[in-house]
Amino acid sequence: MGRSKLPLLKIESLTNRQVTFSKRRNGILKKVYELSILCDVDVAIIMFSPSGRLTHYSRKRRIEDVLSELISLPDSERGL
Amino acid sequence: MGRSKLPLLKIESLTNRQVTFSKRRNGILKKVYELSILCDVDVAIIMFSPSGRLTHYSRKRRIEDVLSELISLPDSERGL
DNA sequence: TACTCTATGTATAAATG
DNA sequence: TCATTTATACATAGAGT
Repeated sequence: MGRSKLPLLKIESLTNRQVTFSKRRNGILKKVYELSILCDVDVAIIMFSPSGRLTHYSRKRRIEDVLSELISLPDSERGL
Repeated sequence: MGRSKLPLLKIESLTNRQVTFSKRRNGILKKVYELSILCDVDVAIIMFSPSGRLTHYSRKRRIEDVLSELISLPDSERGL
């Protein structure tokens, strides 16, 4: 998208990788927020940036609670 | 998007909510996958569907390991 | 219920400030 | 670096099967 199509490969330039991370992180967070509202569901997302910084988001519940629920499920009910 | 713009409100029809969830979940998973490759980062995402089913994804590491790292961080380093 | 189609809205790569 | 612009690619709402 944008002016040219990006191949699905690690972006070699650190600068470009950080710029792309920042833009796409924001896009994903927006989509996650919309999904949680439109469908009234819990979504939790955790992202580590190229420099190791953390971003996480969870709308309805504390992220630890979502994670606890996940970890407590048997493998067969963990979906994908 | 699509033929008309959706207002950012809970979709009242259960059928439409499930259809929208399914489409958007796939879109978000694709974006998360692309981000993890392009920027070579860890991303973990957990979603509960309108009917309570779970979808989660984490590319580089087991999701439990990503979550453990998050939980172990002090609040001041947890980002967003 | 789960496809496909496609018009339309959105995200974003690269350029620019 | 960081914000804005804009051309282009992508996602998706609703319709049709």
